Amino acid sequence: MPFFDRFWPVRSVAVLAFDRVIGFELGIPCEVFGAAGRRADGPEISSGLYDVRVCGPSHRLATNAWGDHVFGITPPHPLTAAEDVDTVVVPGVTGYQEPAPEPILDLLRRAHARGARIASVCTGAFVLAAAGLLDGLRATTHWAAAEDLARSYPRVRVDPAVLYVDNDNVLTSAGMAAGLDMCLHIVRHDYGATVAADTARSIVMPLERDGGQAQFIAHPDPIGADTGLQPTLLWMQDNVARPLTLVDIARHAQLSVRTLNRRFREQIGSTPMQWLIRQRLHRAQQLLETTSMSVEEVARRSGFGTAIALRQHFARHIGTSPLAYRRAFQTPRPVSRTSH
DNA sequence: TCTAATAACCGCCACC
DNA sequence: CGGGTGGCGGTTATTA
Repeated sequence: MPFFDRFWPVRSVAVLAFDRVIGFELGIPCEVFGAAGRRADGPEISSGLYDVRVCGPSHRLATNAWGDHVFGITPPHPLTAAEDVDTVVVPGVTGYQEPAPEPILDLLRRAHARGARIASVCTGAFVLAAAGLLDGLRATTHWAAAEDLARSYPRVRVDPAVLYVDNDNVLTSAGMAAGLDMCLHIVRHDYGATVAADTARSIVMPLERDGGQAQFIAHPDPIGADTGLQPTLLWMQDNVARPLTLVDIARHAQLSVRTLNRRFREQIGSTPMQWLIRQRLHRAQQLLETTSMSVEEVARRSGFGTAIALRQHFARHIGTSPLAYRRAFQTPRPVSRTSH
């Protein structure tokens, strides 16, 4: 994996289009990857960090999530244009019980075999599963389809509570808008937290809606169901640098520790400390990219306390070391962001 | 890398 | 009753 490339080469993404593709989800990777590295407020439109190609046979029918044919699409690239890309994205399809076209499955298998990253949105996970790419892996899909996925593909560990699952080279995301979160996550992996934050701002998205679709499953009537954790989450984000304990958080939320844990599980799909560690990692990434602080100092300011703890969590969640991360993302400016 | 101490997590269940 | 709460204690994860 070219994770350590210093000069931020343009990466290529193929978005597959076939019949009954959900139009909205087809557009998600086009917009997110299309926005990366570009300045929405600049005098001219610069070129982006991704070369995004919509690939597929011509004259496909796009649907909304309910299967209504909403418009026709003519992909500008044939499927063969996906042969050499770094990343292949499979949007959701309606009527996912029907088998995906064999050429698509074949394309995915070969792309995966040559080391490309494969990502799905929503029911696109069924296509990945049909290609055998999810065997033995954790994966997610739209919560309403999760049971079907688990039943149809017993070898896939389906987690209906999260927004997306990252298995390094195979990613799946939950329904519809969760594709935005996954694509931003990929941008962060490829180009760092700062570029990802710029991208999120550009498309008017929060950088990370933490936690999962659990919050969307459990509360069909949000009026009566006061989630109430939001202020606590914000408070935690503001206080990541402090050594917070469960007792501290529970006190702020005015809940018992037991109920706090329960609410996080139900509404966020995570635990308080796991969520906090995520926030701390984001802070650390930001500091590593935008400052030249020592790792010890970064650790202190991101709430890990010691460089040892920071390195541990970095290795586990980011897959590299703080200094290697900085080497990859700090110094160089994106090649496409030319000043004039 | 190992190890001990500490904290977090979560099933269980009595209790609003 | 039905639904939520929170203390207890054992297991798991994190820290020193």
